[in-house]
Amino acid sequence: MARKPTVYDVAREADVSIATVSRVLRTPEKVRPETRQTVLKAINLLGYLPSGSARSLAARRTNTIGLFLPNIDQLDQISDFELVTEDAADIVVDPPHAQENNSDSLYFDEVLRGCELESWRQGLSLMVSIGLKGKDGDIPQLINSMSEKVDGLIVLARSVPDNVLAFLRKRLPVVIIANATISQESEFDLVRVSNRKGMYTLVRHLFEKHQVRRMAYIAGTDDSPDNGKRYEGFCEGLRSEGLEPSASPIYRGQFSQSVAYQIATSLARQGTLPQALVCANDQMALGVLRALSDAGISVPDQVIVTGFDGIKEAAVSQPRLTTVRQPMVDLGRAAVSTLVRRLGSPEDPPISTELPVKVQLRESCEGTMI
Amino acid sequence: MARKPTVYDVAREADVSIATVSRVLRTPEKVRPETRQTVLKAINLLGYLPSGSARSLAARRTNTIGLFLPNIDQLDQISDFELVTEDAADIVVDPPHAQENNSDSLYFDEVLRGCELESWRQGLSLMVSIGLKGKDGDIPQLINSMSEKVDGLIVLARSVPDNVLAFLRKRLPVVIIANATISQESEFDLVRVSNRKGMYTLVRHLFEKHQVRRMAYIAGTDDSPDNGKRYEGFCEGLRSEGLEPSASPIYRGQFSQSVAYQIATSLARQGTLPQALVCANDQMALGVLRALSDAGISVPDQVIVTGFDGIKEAAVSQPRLTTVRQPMVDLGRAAVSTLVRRLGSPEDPPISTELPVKVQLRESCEGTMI
DNA sequence: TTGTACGCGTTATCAG
DNA sequence: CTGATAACGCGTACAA
Repeated sequence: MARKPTVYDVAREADVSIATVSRVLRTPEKVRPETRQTVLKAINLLGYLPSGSARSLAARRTNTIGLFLPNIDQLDQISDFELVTEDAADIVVDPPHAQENNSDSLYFDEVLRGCELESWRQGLSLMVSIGLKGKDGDIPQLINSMSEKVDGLIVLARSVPDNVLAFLRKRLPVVIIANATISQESEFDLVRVSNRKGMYTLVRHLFEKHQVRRMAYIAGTDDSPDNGKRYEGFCEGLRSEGLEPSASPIYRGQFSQSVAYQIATSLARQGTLPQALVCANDQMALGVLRALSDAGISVPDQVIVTGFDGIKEAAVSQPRLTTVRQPMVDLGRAAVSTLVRRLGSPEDPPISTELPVKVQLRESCEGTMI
Repeated sequence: MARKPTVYDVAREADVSIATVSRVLRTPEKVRPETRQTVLKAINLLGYLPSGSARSLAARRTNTIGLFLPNIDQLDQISDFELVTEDAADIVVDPPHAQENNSDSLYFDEVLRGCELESWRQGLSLMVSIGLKGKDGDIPQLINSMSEKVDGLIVLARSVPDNVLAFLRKRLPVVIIANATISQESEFDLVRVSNRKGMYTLVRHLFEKHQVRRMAYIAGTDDSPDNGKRYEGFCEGLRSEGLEPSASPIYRGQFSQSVAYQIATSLARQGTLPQALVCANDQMALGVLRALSDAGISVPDQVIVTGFDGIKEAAVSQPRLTTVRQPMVDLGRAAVSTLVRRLGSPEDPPISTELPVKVQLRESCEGTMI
């Protein structure tokens, strides 16, 4: 690996000026085909690759956008990592305790894919950074090290403290994915999904196709806008049927599979199960399914269970889970798309986009579907 | 968003030279605490953020590494994306057809996490790019646009054509994750897992704890080094028990869930099931589980089924799947770690690392586990 | 069409 | 400890 060749090397090799080399790369049509060939030949010969840094510096843009994802449980225990070769294969017994794996992680993966896909289509590079749990102090630093290198930033809701966001917003375009707190509502470009409408539609379905009258809501955490919007949709659905929302019990599931498990278990023991358990996310719905299965209660024959999000586990559970699927990939794509537009016209008013969801009917609601 | 402040602005504000400003950021200990404070104050006042491009250019390093992931099915249909707000929630019926979802995608996600985690620990930024299926022509371009901006590259095996790899290798350090073809064996830094040892250990377990004598192997695609190594381990296991590998049937499952389903189905119909079906990956094992379930055959009472990889679905199947778990996160971490070392000493001989796997015993092999 | 020369915002080397 | 100043590699008006 000798010293990397630069424009100068190519220019010398092709016996032209560096300006011409640059033109061949950026505006080939402005160069006589002949000389263009000569230059291209030299480029190939030397294995020349332009320097992104120099390019960005001169062009005043990096053609890179940053994606900032929030904490992920798995990365919590950041043990030191030793690079050791160890040809081994231990045997471990993996007891069937439903480990609480963060539903978010799957969610983020798809968003990432969407960002990557759309970035590619737009000819942009994508830089990714993940916040670390319990390491809030490092987030500003993380964000900064990324901000230096990108033209704009996409952050998932609540992955970054408000004050940091406010700071960033002054320096470069920021697009927020998912729900925003009210304070951000009018200042940032936003991309989100129809949480309210999704839950509403699901509840309407329960009324219309399954004649459910008594349903309970298993809620997420109180501080979650998602949770709030979904509950709104739930209430709206009830009212549309002439039911009083306050008459339907709410259980605080904290978005947690195990908490939901406990809730469903005690409901089953007390014999106070409603006709349908509407959960604010899939993880909790899965916990409920497991609890009911353990309690010997049949879903959906005795109780209907529904989730929200459309994570993969929900498609392979027993029974498979009826849920409201978020268009996660599209969230990513929309975010990039929004960012690109923003980069094109920095002074336009904030762009807010709401993506449609899909109510996916499966056995936990419909029963046998052949 | 006014013009971004530069070192000059900060220098003027703090009434020092740009050199001092730079020092405050890079080598604070070399600046008198007093002036340091002044400079920091100015930085905060102006909301100064150094330019990554300029930094990289001057320092001759980007402090960024690139991760290149292979095709992902989901991103195949790259439809145009319109940024439209649509407050909608369609209802769709999702029939229980086991959709063939690429197992790789989950695999990659974890590798990505590992890379991200270790990059963070090493103070590096991570740039991600995903190759697109059927778009091989674009890969060189993709790779190039990334190579310009990174100090080194991590690529997943077979995500990039050999000739492109060879080209890149001349320009910057490249670490390959997972198995490599023989031609790459000695030229690149490699990180992989103990495929052979893992399968061997699993087979030994079947002998020792379950007295299995007749087992069949459901193989992946022939061109996969992973598949090859795993089969080696399988054979080695048989021989260690005095069994002749050629006496154990091999079925060509192509790493495909549906193909494996068909295989298991016909074995069940013919009544030619062995005592254990050892699958080269989890996807196939899941297909087998489904087939046996449909055929009314009990696992593991009548047949033991095992997989390989440790994907998430394997932990929630009915019964849960005994498998050999690859340390995917660690693969990513090891790759970054290797790359960092390589960046430190470009001329050292290739580094090859083999990570240990874990045989995870679950119900598809052990039966009820309390 | 092609070349010259300056600027992009840092880092790093040397004097002071 | 601090301040000039020369790289760093490329884009781009401006000239030729």
